[in-house]
Amino acid sequence: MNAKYQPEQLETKWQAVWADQGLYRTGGPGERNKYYCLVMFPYPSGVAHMGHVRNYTIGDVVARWHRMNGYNVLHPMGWDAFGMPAENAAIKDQVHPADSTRRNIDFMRAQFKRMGISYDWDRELATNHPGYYRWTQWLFLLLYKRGLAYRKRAAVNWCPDCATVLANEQVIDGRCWRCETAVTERELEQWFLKITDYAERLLADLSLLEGWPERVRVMQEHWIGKSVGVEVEFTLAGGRPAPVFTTRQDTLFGVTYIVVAPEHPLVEELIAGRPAEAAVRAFVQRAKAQSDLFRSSAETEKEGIYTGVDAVHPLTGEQVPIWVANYVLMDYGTGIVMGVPAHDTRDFAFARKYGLRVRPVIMPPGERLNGETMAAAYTEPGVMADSGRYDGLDSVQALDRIAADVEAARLGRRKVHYRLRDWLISRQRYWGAPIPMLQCERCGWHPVPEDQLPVKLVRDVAFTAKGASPLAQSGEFLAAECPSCRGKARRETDTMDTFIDSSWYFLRYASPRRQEAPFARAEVNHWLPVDQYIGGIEHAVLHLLYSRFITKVLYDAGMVNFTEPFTRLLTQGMVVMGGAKMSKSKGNVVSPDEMIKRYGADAVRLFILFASPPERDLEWSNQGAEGAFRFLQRVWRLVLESRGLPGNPTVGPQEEDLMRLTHQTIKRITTDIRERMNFNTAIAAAMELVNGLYAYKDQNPAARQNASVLDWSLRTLVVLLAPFAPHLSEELWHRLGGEGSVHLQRWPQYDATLLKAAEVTVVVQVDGRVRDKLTVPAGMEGPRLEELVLGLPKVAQHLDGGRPVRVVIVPDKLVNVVTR
RNA sequence: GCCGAAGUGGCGGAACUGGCAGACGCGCUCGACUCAAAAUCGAGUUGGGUCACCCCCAGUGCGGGUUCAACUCCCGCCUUCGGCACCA
Repeated sequence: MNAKYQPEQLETKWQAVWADQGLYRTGGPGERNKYYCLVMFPYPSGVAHMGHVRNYTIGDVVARWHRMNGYNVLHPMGWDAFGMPAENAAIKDQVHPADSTRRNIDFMRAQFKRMGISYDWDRELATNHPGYYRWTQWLFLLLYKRGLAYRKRAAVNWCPDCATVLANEQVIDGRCWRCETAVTERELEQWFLKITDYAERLLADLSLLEGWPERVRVMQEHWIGKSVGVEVEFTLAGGRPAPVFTTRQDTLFGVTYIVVAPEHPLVEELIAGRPAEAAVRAFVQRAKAQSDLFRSSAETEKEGIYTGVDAVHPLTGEQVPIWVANYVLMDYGTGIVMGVPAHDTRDFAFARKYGLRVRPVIMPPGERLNGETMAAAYTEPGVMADSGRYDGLDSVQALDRIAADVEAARLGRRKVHYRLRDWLISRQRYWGAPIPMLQCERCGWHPVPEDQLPVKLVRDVAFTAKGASPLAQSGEFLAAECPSCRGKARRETDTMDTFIDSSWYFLRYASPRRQEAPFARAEVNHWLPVDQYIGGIEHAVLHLLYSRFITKVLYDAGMVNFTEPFTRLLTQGMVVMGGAKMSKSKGNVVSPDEMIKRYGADAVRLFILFASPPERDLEWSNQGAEGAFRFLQRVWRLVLESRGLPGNPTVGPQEEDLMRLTHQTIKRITTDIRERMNFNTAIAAAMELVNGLYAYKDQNPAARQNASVLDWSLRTLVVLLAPFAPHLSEELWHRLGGEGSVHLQRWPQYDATLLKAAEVTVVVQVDGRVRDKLTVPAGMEGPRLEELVLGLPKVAQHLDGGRPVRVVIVPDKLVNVVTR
């Protein structure tokens, strides 16, 4: 009768039943409170790894818990299916990306089903599906119409291995985010999205994201990199302006030179026909030859050369020399920087190297700096000196005054700069959504008319060449008619960065089969924003920034009524083994399929949740998984051995203890999930309840056990375990005679009045050291408790005849007798 | 260099608002059951003081401090990890 716990059989059975019943299908809008739980969708690489298991299990617990708490839950799954690996495989093995992608998706979908994740599979989507990427293209056209997509010739990041350009966010330490090849620079004409137009809002709205980890918010803040300052106009002999940008206008009087970026067009103007011409030109050539990575490293030696020309300081009228130097960036500020050696570390090093004057104008409190003898720049605030009418002013206060004066005198203007750059989205690759633009031989670039979308990928292309998209060789794809003059036109052959595909997919889930629009307005406004988003920290400034940008654009276009897509964000840690990320090269990869086969999905899920809180890295352990399996087996035996006992209706102290423990467990698991997402401690609490139940059984012969209390506690246990171990819970629920699915049960509620015992154990300390324990009725008054404690032999012993100076009492918890 | 997080038994981790440090689990040791093994069950498991017992001392990266009481708060360091890094 009490068959063995055999997870494989049991799990397969229930997965089929759930699918048949459509148990996890999303309810219609308007019925009950909505809850949108989303985990970042995967790239269909071919096989799920432990990181996926962890990710999607965490999401599943959140989704299941909310369902049981009465929410109408949207918990969808899809595939970020465009991308390089499929195309690389095509080149290597001549499998078409469409085919390998379909195969991979089928395989991984089956894996996720085996994990028992409660997805609404009816809403599945894949970004490579024409029904999806049609709307990705539509989104591009929307951006284009709103002036947010433009074509520009610029020096761009090029990955030689991927043979394509990359966005700034996709270059990590000068290397490609995907293949880690060193990125080089190329001058190309490409499509960009004007994310910089949204810099201020992307920054300001970070403060709305209280449900995001501080870490991610700070990373985005740094990435956007706002600087508030002043653009001040220095002038050349002929009156030509040379504006500089500074955030330290309080140091303007300390300027002893200005520096121009080597790429700056002004350089040529300055040196033409002058003695320094040849030398400066040689210097510029050398600087340009240095790699971007090298140039932009703080460690690179600062080098420069004097142009032989001077500029006039707008406030002092002084002549200052103009230099060219490798540390000045062309694409930030004005490409010209003022040099204040006394108050900037870089300028100081530069000035000392080339013998430029150092002129301190901000003095530390009670000190007087000397430009000749200073050993380092003084970069802190202080008192202004040698600064004309600003002398004696606090340098922080001077910032605003100088800015105002500069504006009033028309010598410059306040200015805000951001480090954020526009988003380069062209990719010279096949396996992506084609950019829906075409170029007419006569009248230039045009968007593809919306009714001609999608611009479909041509299937029959040759995957051989590197450096150009296979689409560029396809006559069938290239040929188009100009929508304006009906002349011959050529399609854009670049595809879009796949991060565009993923910058709006969370909207599509609201109405994934919609034919007429990317999403239905009512549905998208009902379901969004996502209540809980879960994913890796690696997307802190990639996907998470892009998605915020696109959401704001759609808001401005009146298509959605929210400005932020993700209310709460959980960044889960990696699954590691031996402290290192699992990877084939390290040989420490553990296959989820194998583990599920060995221990069952429930045990794997349970271990992965139990081993570590979700934000931390998790050390995989086969023995740990086995431990989880053992626990489930213990639950299995406990329930089956306890069914149908004759029972005894008496409720004595043992029954009261069991009931209290059960209520305490409900409370602990509920708050651990709801408030802290600490599933590890939630599971620990469930284990303690199981231990308590075994203790109750072992201490009472079967005939003495109270069947109804026991049954109630067991049912509660099974329901509490449902989000973590959905298959086992379902089976046991039915074996206990439960009606309907355990996953449709209302989450147990605890009775606060039953949480406390009638008696409590109070810790007794003498001078802060534990000396004894005392069991007293709960809520005992201070004086009475003090009397009891002082009467304890151990207390007397440690008092050693001395008198207590003070007695500290924490009711129901602790008494500390203080002697000094 | 700047910013952020973390440092607790052999291991993963717990201690939520300052109140019994080490919950829960893994591993290990011993025992029961067994012809034996596996499984299961029970006991123990921070270090030390001659660990039979009681008892005592020390102990949450290091050094100080506040407090009746500190893993928790404050000051100063060390280490590890992550992010940014010539942004004027």
